[in-house]
Amino acid sequence: MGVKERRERERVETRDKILDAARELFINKGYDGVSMRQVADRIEYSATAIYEYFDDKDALFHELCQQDFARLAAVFQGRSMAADPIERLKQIGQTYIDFGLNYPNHYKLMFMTPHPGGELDERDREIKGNPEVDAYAFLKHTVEQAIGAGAFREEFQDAELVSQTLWAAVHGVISLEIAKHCDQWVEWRPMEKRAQAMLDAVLRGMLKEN
Amino acid sequence: MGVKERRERERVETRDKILDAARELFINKGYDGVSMRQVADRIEYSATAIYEYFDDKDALFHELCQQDFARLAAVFQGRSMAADPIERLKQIGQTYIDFGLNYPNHYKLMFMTPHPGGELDERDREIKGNPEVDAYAFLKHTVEQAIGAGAFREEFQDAELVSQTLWAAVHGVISLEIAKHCDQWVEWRPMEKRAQAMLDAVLRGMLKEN
DNA sequence: GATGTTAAATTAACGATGTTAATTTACAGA
DNA sequence: TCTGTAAATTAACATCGTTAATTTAACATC
Repeated sequence: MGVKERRERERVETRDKILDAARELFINKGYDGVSMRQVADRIEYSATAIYEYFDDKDALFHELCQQDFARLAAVFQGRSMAADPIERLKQIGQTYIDFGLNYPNHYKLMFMTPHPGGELDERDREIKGNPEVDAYAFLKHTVEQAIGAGAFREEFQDAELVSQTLWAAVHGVISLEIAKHCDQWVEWRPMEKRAQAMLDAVLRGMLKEN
Repeated sequence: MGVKERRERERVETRDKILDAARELFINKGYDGVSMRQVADRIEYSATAIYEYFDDKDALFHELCQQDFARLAAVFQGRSMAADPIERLKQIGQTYIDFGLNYPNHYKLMFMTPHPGGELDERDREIKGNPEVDAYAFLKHTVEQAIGAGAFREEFQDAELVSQTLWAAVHGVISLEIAKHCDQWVEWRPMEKRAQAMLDAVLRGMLKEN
């Protein structure tokens, strides 16, 4: 009766091989720079074999994205965070920026590529809102603590709005860097300076003066 | 001898027809959603005819982008701006956000699609830095006035860095909206609130307290 | 008016893409 | 040994960006 189990195990193995090969290619060449045939070549399968495991290229890509979101959450979880919520917000911002710069193609796929954005399935609904596996929830959780400690001005008491603004701020720096950093039109200041200036400005603008 | 002129005129006309058709298609379906054959069909030419006018798909796209940048600059130029530089910065931010929301696909092509980013030609170099036709220069010009008026804190005296930070802030709001607004993962606050919160926060964070 | 020149446009084709359908291979159970 | 089933392959289709060769059409020159 162990045959079914072995088959299932093998299936998962080749599925993972597909995912690993696809990841490395996507990271280096972006979504449109990678073909199903290239992915298949790398694991010495035929291109159509992939369709045994994924509906189409989009589904393969989507699965990788989900894994990457989990990875981002893991990065937050793995880094020791300060006790002071404000300090922790700075750390979160810096960690997020590091992630974007270290994995620009992941980042592009995750946050800069418009998605169809369908309903979330049951596994999604399990993850959503859990700070340990949902990076946005982790941010919001810290914002709630900071608001609870009375750190923010009275206009900024909505944790959801504050989280979305903080997210948008660091996202603006990263995504502009990714999309435009070789653009000769603007004389870009160094990335670290831009990141620091953004974090300083947006946080100070929201916090009560001290 | 008027034959050369008429030929040139006709050439410009069909070139414009190509550009118009390509724009409408690109706006509605994005870069990869449009093929040269579709563009050609729409103006009842063969696909290869386009190559008589543009080197390749990238060049066609690039020309459209340049036109859109000019349009953005014209939007700034057309709107009457307040005398107070700080007030004007708010208006610039709001105008930029309106542009992004009104022309999301233009915006996507201009600011969210990584470009090869080659050298700038002589026409580019003519435009760059002129506030009347270069939107970034217009922003920087206003920032310089605000800094000159002593409105910014001592950490924010670099007009280039301040401009890039302000730009990244509003860009973060818009691009997140475009890429993620149908994402069920986050319970988005209304766009206007997010835009206002960002503008308030980042500006207050840079200005001297009052 | 016939001829040659030139630009503009077309047709045909190449290699590559995502994907589907039909077919083969491998192997477990009877 | 035969059968059924899952996994993988081959062949094919339509479409893509792009190039090369060819035709069309309008002009200039004789």
